[in-house]
Amino acid sequence: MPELATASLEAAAPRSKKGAKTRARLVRAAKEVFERDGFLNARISDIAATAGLSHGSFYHYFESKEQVFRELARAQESVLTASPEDGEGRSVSPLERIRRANRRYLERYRAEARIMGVIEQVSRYDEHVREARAETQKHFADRAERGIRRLQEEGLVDRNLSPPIAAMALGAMVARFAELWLVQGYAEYDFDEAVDQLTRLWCNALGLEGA
Amino acid sequence: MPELATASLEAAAPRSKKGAKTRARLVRAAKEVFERDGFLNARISDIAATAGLSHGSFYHYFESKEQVFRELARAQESVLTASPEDGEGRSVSPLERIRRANRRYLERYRAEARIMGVIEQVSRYDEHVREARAETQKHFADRAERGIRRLQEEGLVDRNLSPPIAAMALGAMVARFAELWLVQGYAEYDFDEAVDQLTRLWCNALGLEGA
Amino acid sequence: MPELATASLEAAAPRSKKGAKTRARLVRAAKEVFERDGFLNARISDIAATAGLSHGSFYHYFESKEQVFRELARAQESVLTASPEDGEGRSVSPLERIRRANRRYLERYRAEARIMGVIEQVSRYDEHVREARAETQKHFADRAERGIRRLQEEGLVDRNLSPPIAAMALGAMVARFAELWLVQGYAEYDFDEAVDQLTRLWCNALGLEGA
Amino acid sequence: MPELATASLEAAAPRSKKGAKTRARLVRAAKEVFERDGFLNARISDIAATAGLSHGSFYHYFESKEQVFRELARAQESVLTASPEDGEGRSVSPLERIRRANRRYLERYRAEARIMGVIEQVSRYDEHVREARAETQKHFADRAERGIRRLQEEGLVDRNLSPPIAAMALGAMVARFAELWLVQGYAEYDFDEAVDQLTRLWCNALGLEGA
DNA sequence: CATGAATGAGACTTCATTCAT
DNA sequence: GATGAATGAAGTCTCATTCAT
Repeated sequence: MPELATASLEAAAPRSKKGAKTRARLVRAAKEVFERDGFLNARISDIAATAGLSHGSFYHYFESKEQVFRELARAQESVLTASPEDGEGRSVSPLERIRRANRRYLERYRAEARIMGVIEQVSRYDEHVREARAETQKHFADRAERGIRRLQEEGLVDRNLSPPIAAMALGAMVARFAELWLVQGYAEYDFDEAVDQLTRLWCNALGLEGA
Repeated sequence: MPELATASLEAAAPRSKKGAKTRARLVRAAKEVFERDGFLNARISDIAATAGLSHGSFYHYFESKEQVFRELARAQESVLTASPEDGEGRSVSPLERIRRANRRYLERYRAEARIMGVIEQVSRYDEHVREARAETQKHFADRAERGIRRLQEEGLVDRNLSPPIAAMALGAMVARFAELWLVQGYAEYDFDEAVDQLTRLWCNALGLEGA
Repeated sequence: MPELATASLEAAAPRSKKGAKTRARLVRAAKEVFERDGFLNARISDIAATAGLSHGSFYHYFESKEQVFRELARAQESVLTASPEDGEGRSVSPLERIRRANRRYLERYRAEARIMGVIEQVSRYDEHVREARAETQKHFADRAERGIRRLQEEGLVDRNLSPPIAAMALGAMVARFAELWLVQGYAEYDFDEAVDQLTRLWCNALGLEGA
Repeated sequence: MPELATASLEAAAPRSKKGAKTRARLVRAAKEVFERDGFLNARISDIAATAGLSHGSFYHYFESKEQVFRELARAQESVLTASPEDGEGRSVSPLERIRRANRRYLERYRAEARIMGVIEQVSRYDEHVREARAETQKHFADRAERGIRRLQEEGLVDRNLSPPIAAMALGAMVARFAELWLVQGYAEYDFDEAVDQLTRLWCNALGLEGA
């Protein structure tokens, strides 16, 4: 999906190898500048200059600052939702699965905290970016929802919970916790403890037996 | 607290009655314009015009768009954290207290969803507004933290939870849930069910006995 | 009509006396710059500078180069179609009336040849200006048409002529003659002779008896 | 004459057959784009793309947008002034000759009204195109002038007319009539009637005996 | 207090044109 | 011959903010 969705929003793809390289350089430069200056203060000419190009060249590859940013944001969201490199151990307990998912999310979010902060920012006034952000939320919520349903059927989870609401709320918890902690510097936590506590809250919230 | 913090940031207070009225009119107009256009697209001249003033007059009362907005944001956050009008029933169960707090927050957030959305937006690039937003988060987290500690001491709550982390995470859950639902239109939920589910998750998460 | 039509297309009128003066200064400056540089090469900042203003000020009064130009063009067309200062002699022969109209048109066109040239230019790619130009053509054509009809009824003019076509064609003749001669420098003519010849052609064309 | 003038302004002629074809394709594409977008809005890359070329290739054949346009304009003017395909009947009356010339001009103008409109436009700010346009005017005026002189000598035409002025004015009449009618949509006329009326006016204007 | 005229920083964007491949 | 990447001049326009009246 990312590939397709992405393609449809991209500017005309470069037609030569050199062009492809330049374009990639621009995207990299854009990330750097956005991380440093935020979206609003980022100037197209800075991006171009950082990529070693004249500002006019930027417009060969992108129509606007918004457009590069959207591409960047989508790529970044894909990073968050990518499958784990190490194949998921087969027979892992629900608790363990939840812990790993939380850890992975927080690790990845932390590794890109800077740009994630900018994405959170832009998602509040750019429809496309908001959607990209919502996709990610939805990605995790959907997975969690399926898990909750299954566990409810197995009688391992509180049957009074609405799977969609619970899934969305718990996803929201982790997402906002990550932003407050890793972007906004609301407080300092030990990484492992944060993973541990969020996982414990999550499992408790579901009433997960034996957690 | 709001009063003090507010005072220190306000522009010279108007001296005459007429001035005070005009100032209030400007704040009201600002809210209207911000709700309609968002922070970035709002223009000072629109605010002034909406208040029935020339744009030059705006500067008698405020130094900048940021400043009015900050004042507005602080006022709005105060609304969220204000004590309940109906004095809290004395002997209310923890669960009931949690439910009421959640309901109150969501009700108030929903009533001002429009401007809350703008506040969420601005809080991502204006330090002052971010802090105001964080204050609110902290207000609820502190209260929750005290509650958790007390209940842990009473043995009614999971002792493995870190009170500050749990409090902050659960507050984050409700806050982000509210934004996704009421501002970003992520999904539609029945209001009472939402309150119910969030409360249930919250209590479960704490391992609140008998919830 | 000019007043109304004009008003509807103008930018917000200035609200103070000073503003009105400044606006007038801008229009005058615009005319000067357009005459010197043509429409395409005229720069807004030149106009503003010529009026002794910063370029930003231009935008208080006009939305664009097009807009000032339209106003200018309409004013100029009004000059062409204005009634004669000296009340038309009562009992003037048709021939004499035609001669006077032609002379007046050519005198006025010549006095403003420079800007008329720019109007001819712009009328080829700005709808509004084209219409203003067409209004003038129509103004004269309508008057001529009425004259032709009357004279046909009196048997003084060729009955085989279609009044609207003849009126429009003869008006076109004078208009284009003026542009070729006075703007484009197609050839040099003695002014009185030009008036005389055009009048003669016009009257002959109508088959005006005793001309 | 057109051939020579044209040659002197053309870019280096293509040397290979393929090149000649490509060049022709570009000219055709240019006409299409100019007709669609007007001169100012036409972009070289659109012209190249329409011709199935990269925009860089345009510069193998032409130096600028102006240059292609000039070539196009000259070609188009040649079409207007080309001799009639059907050899002129020998012994045709003056009236008949005038009628045929008018009809031919209007037919040809109408067939290419779109591009003629653009030529009228460009002739107001490109010296070369203005000259090309003037050539055409002159072509017809010269011919008319000779005719008038001859007829004056034969006593068939008003002796008070100045041949050059009359010729130029009548040519202007037809030319501007054509533009107003066929390009600017000033009014709708029946084609035959238009020819008839213009011819009648023309002949009357000259005082052509027996017309 | 109120007005609205004036300022000018600050970016954006377009595209004709060049040139290495 | 053809391609398309790269350049950069040139102007446009917006608005927050100041200030004389």
